[in-house]
Amino acid sequence: MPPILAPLCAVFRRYLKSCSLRYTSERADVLAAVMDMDDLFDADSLLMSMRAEGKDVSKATVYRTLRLLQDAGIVTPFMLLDAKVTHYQLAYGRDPSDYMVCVQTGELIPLQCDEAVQLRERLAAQMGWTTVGHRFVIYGVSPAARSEDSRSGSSQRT
Amino acid sequence: MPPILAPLCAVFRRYLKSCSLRYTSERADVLAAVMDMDDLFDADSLLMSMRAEGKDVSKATVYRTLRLLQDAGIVTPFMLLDAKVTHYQLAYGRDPSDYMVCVQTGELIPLQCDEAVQLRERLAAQMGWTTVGHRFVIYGVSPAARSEDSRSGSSQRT
DNA sequence: GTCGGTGCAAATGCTTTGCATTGAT
DNA sequence: ATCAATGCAAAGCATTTGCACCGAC
Repeated sequence: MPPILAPLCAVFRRYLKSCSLRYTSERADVLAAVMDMDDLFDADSLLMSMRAEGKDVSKATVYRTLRLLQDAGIVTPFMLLDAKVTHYQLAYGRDPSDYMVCVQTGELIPLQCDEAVQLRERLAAQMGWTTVGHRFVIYGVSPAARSEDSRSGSSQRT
Repeated sequence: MPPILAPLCAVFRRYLKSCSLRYTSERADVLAAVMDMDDLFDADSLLMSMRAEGKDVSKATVYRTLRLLQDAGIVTPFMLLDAKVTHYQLAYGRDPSDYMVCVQTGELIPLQCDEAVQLRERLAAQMGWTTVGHRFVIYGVSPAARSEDSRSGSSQRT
């Protein structure tokens, strides 16, 4: 049920074709770079990693392609606490999609959580939906943050 | 275990005091307005609803207070597909925190999902965390979007 | 040959900040 | 009284867009 790391490239081409859009080398490069990113990334880090590989494209193209990938259901935006930029992640084909975030420190712990997948499939099926992914984020206070907290009553920010 | 719609105002005051910050009428107004918003909202709609109530504050204060509320764990940002602005929601004390989003149409369906709460509590306890909330978002394709899709092979936006 | 894509640079618009004034403690 | 908050207007800055040239189909 959890979709395999499918030929994303094929998925993308099919999507583009369905919209009569073109599959260009720039778009291929962006997709390849996305697949090489581990977990979360943003437009800027993506571009930097592309440049490191000698695949330079314009910032505008990165944004434009990222949007297409999002429309194609290949990546999804991910809300990071306090982030000023949009973060993305592969929509499926790779774990995790589940996180525990400390609201005090911003600490982010990836979770491996089959139950979330099961839950999502069950709920979706129940309503006749097809799923492409999910996100399960638990907000809380980590033990570390709590003890730190009792020591000094103050807050902090990156 | 799921935190009650506690005296959020008291929570806020306590938080402010702990940082030696002041509890002003503007901040009180913003908090009140936040509690009156149903579900998701953004800075701008919050301000407009405040103005409708005759509680005018500057945009800067809205943003500043929203950040404090976030630091205090009272609201959390919420990532909406394709949103250009930050959306917020009460971090706890009110349902739902679970959604199903159509990646084709943007359709957003709130879910009532106890299992998600149970799952979150179980996972958190397991790691010694205290939770303040969670977010469970299922990305998928709604039946409506799918049929629309097969009719016209095109994509759409907002 | 078409029509969409790309890069560049300029524009957009949410969000943040500096500063002088006002107000909570 | 003190020290932080507010409002205003001026940045900041990620993201989007217009346009002229290039390239996939």
